[in-house]
Formats: sequence, C-alpha cells, structure tokens
Amino acid sequence: MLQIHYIRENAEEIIEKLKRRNLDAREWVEEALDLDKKRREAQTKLDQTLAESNKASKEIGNLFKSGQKEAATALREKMAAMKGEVKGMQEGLQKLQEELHEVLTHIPNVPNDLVPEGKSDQDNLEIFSQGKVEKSPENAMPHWELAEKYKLINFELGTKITGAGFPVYTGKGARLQRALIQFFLDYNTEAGYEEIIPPHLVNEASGFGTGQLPDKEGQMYHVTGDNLYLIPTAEVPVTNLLRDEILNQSDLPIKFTAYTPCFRREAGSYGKDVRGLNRLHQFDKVEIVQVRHPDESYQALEEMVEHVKGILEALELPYRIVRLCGGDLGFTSALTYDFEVWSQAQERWLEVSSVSNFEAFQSNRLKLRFRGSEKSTQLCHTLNGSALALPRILAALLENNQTEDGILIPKALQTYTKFEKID
RNA sequence: GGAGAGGUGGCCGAGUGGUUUAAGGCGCACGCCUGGAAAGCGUGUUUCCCGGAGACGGGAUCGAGGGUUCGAAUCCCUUCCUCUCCGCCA
Repeated sequence: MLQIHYIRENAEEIIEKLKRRNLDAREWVEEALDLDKKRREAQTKLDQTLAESNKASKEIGNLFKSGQKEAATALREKMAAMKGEVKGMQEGLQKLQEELHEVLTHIPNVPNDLVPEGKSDQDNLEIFSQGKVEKSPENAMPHWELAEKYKLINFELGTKITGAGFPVYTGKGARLQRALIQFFLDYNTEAGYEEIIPPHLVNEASGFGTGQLPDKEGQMYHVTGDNLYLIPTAEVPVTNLLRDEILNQSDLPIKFTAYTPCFRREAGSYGKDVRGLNRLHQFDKVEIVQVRHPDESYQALEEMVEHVKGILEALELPYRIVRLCGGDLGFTSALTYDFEVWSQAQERWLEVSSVSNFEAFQSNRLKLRFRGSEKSTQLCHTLNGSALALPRILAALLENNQTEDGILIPKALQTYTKFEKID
C-alpha cells in the first residue's frame, strides 16, 4: 500500500510510472486524492466540534460541583442535542477513511525505473546467464519419469491420500529433499541470516500485511473453521514477525531465513506446465527476508541476487537471471529478479527464485517502522527472495545430471545426502 | 473444550463515572550542580491523525470493536489474547 502523503506529493509521477505495469491508475489516484481531501476536511471539522464538546463536558462537571444545577442542566441538554451531530460526523469520517483505504489497497507498488516495459514473462529482460544451455541427449528422460524409475517421488500415492499436486517423496528422493533444505539453510545462515521456524498457518492480519489479502484470497488454502490461512510462502509469517514494530535504526539490517512448506491452490492450472514437479499445491522452499533502511534497500537487493547466484553455482546448474517487466511484476514489488534454471529434458527455463524489493509498500501495511536520528518514525523497506524453492531445483538436478549409470549428485550436496549417485 | 482471574505508557504499577491534564516508581534524554562522575534537583519522554514554515495548538488512543452517558481506563455487550485449575493429548 502506498502512503497517502507520498501520493499527495507525487501523483503525476506515480501515474506515469504505473503505466509501466500497463495500468492507467489515473482514476484511482485522483479518487484517492479526492477522498483524502474530504477526509482531512472532515477530520478538522470533527476535531473542532469534539474540542468544544470536551470543554462543555468539563464545564458541566464544574457547574454541578459548585452547585449551579440549573446552568448545568441547561448545558447538558444543549450537549445532548449536539450528540447526534457528532455521531454523524464520526460516521462520515470513518466512511471516508474506509473508502480511501479501499482505493489505496488496489493501487500496486510503483515500479523502479529499471523495470523494463512489457506485457508478459516473454518480455522479461535477461541480465545474466551462466552454464551451458544444452539440448538433451536422445534418450534423456524428464524428471517425472526419472522420479518413477528410481522411486524418488510417488505422485499417485499423493493423489490417493490428498489430491493432485501433493507428491510423496520416498527413499533417496526424500533424503535429497532434506539435503537441499539443510544445504540452503546452512548457506543462508553462514551469510548472516537468522534461522526462523515460523507457524505454517497465519491469521487474516498477517495475510493483509504482506499483500496476499484481500485480493489474492483465492490462491491460499483457507481453514474456515478457525479463519486461518495456510502459508503460500514463508515470506508471510516471517515478514509479519515485525508487524506493528518500531525498531531502532541500530536494529537494521534484519535478515531472516526460514524453511517452510508452501501451500498454493493454483486454481486453473493445467497441461505440461504443471506436469511432475513444475507446479504443486504443496512444495518446500527456503526463504530469505531482509528489513532495511530505505537508503540501503537496493544495495540489499543486489546483495541478495549475488547470494542466490552463489547457491546455484554451488549446485552446478545452468541458470539465468531476468529482470521482470512491468506486466510480470508482482503487485507489491518495485523491482524483481527471477532466477531460472535450464531443464535439459524439458528444454525450458524453470523459475526457482524470485528476489524482490518491496520498498515501503509492505511495511506501510505492516506498520513496520524504525526510529533514526529524526524525531518521527519512518517506514522500513522489506525485501525477500527464495533461496531456494525445491521442486524445480530437484527437477533440474535429476534431468541435467542423468547418466546411464544413474543420477549424479553435485559435490556441495554430497555432505548432506551421504550418497554420490542415485541408481 | 469447561470453570475462574486478568489485559493500563519503553518497563513495573495505582486507578470502580467528572481537578486523571492516566498517580507513583524504574528506565531513557536534556539541563543545573561537579575538576569529572555518582547522588541530588529540574524539564522532557506512547503512537496516529488534523492545522501550522516552525514554536505550538487541537483530536483520537488504557488488548480490539460496538453500546450507555453531557462526560468512560472505570458501567454494559461482542471478540481476541494471557494466567490458574480441570478435561483431552504429541
């Protein structure tokens, strides 16, 4: 959510920059400004009336105390008549505030100047690539066939006990999952991220704080009996750890990492894009989250990009980094880099990480502030990234490392798997 | 899940309808005092909104949301959370 005083001062610039999202925000911005103006007028009027009423109430108390009953009664009757007026003003103000909040909730974050123009993921800008993008050998298998051959993942069993998109990992497949999680967490904590194990269900306020609610409600599993949501990413519980906090500037930067399963309904998905591990309802992911001083958030974003690069290099996977274009940029993000690994057998890029700077967009919803040298509080900047999401990494590892004798495990993982090959 | 007790500022803690303008204490900041410090004394110290260049003024805020009243931390209703006991249980 953008701050209203930011919109007040930069309306035209915001409208212009939101065009990068292929969005004409003029109507919303102008409505927000109009509601804001009305709200301030209503606030001023109400405050004046309340000031009078407070004064009169005190007067009544004093009059009764000094025995001037008639004067007190008269004034009391006068104030009783004013009551309806005050209530009307309060309701009017509240309505304006709600309407303003509603409009603000629908305006996405302002893209950074680096965000390229474009409509879809086709228009994302490749800024870096490493490793050989090769065609697969003749007899190469896609990961779902490899998973079956070596009994690593059982999709049918998942379907039996839950439904499609809930795989069961077995044997070395399960062990490899655990190895990846452990490897990622170690890599992240060594870089200074504090490890967190958060709850896997969150309340409505948390869903709002990071921007999943109200708009993306349909993408989360909702436990209606207790009005809780299964987390779609660790970003939600971990970032919300700091909701409603006022930090000292010296507390920054804050860096968290967390492994959690992630639950996504992914309604309407179908076809080869969702085959095997490509898109699941439950998957594992290790997330990194940073809370930063506004002046440092872009430096932090670069730092996180370098960090994720390091992981992919350790896994010896060919990958590229793309800068998301306006049409593909998430609602809450100002700038996002996606990491994609090359899947040989499928001959396509698979997204394995998304690293974003949300600037103050989330922290305004979260009321996550810090106090620096200035008297007033200031919103922090929040960032997060996957480091990393497991399923597609697993898919690429299986497909790219398949040999006639089995699947080779990269060195970095062997400490964790305790085996060098799946055969 | 059942019964009871409670939720007050950065922290502790008083406050059962009107000098509460939330006592008092601790902490913190600044000043005085001092060679310097401690002690002592004084001043300030929630957050958000409105007005103002600012000084400052006004409003809201005692878990949250409603209600009663001229006036609510205080009374009523709803809800969330914490603690104690019981029940269930890894």
